[in-house]
Amino acid sequence: MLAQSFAPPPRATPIARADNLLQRIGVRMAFAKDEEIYGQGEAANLIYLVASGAVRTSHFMVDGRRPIDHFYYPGDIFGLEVGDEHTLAAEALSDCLLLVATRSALVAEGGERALQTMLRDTMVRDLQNTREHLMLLVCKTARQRVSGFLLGLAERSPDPVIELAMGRQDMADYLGLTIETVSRMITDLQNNHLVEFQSCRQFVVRDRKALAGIAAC
Amino acid sequence: MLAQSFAPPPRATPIARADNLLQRIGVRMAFAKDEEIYGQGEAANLIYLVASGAVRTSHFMVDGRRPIDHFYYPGDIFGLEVGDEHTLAAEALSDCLLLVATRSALVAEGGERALQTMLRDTMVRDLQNTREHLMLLVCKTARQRVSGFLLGLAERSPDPVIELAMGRQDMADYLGLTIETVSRMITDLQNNHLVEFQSCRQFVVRDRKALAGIAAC
DNA sequence: CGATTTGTTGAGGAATATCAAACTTGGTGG
DNA sequence: CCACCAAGTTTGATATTCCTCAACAAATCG
Repeated sequence: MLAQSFAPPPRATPIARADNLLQRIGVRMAFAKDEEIYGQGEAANLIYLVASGAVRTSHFMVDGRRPIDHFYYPGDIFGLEVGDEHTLAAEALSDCLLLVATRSALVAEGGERALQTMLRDTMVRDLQNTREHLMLLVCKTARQRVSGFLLGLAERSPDPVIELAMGRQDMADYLGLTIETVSRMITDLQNNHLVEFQSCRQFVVRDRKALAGIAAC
Repeated sequence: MLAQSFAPPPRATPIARADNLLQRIGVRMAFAKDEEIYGQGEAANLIYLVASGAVRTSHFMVDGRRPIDHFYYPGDIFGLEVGDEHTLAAEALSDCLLLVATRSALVAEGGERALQTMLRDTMVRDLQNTREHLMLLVCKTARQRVSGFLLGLAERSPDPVIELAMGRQDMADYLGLTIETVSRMITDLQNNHLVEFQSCRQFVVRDRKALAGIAAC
């Protein structure tokens, strides 16, 4: 069963990912839900590939808030930093299985060039993600943010029934909203028959067009 | 007089910038206020160094809004994209003078290596900027955003009297606020004697500590 | 099954946007 | 130098959105 998780990721990303290497030489590591994978300020030696489950990266702030930078799903690579320190913390969103390798192992196996390429691709993707995230926050209402978020999940899911990897609090932290507002928007979208939640972690898109219409910036 | 503009930038950035090369081989180009330097979707062949004046990069959106991604000041390099197309537009914030070079010219003069380094450093800086900007938008109030913005300018200015390179609308677009709100916050900060505006484009920080206290996330 | 966490709903309030008007500033020409 | 004009900025009144606090419901876990 677990072996299946190591198969190519179910979603396509525009950027070529040199993750075959990681697939080959990575060491399996399991993390329990909410377990810390690495902390803010820790040395950044390892490279991670999500095999199963999901991961969030976030900033911890003095006032207790914890804005989420990004969610990583199976097939995604994370943990590569430009400096030698992690600027964000990473935690398991759910129980998850990661493939882990050290930078030196990657160099030993694939050469300096492979590492550079991987680093570059990861950084490019991070920049794109962050810019997209920024746009979402600058110029969207709560309804637009939630719609866009759900639509994004739907687009990368092969299955019509979509599993939410995260709870309302994580969504709220990512979208820059409170859990109450997220909840209200979801209820609202349901009342208008744009989406339908089977349970609070499972939903189906009912009217993709209308949803996209709302989400558009 | 102009020659002075080509001197090292007045502000320090944490990232080493391979801009000597650009200083040497760059071609001077002047742009008038609000002139487009490049547009969204255009081919990204050129690398720009701000010699004097300032530049904004922004997304143009269907509804007429134009969230600003970043402001570039003398000494800053911009225009390097990871793909071969500009994802943002760049415009002159004020009359400005740029040093411009093609990628191929940089390779010819400094080698592939130099270009790679420059590209990497620029991307790293962009990523940091974007993350910072993101944090500003996720978790700050209008007062905090404006305070942080003014403080940021103050920190990189050698002069106690700080020139605002942009008008209220540009500030608002960058901070994710309306011009009215920006204006009100500035008035408010003045009433509390944290800053003092000589004119609407010139200010002095009166109580740096208090300003930093407000700006802190 | 009870206990605990997580999610939903409601009422009220705070922050920011919107719309409209007045005021400043900077430039231009008399 | 001053009057005038246009653009940019500030201020005020009102509307809207989202947050806060509180109660309740549902799901999860031992």
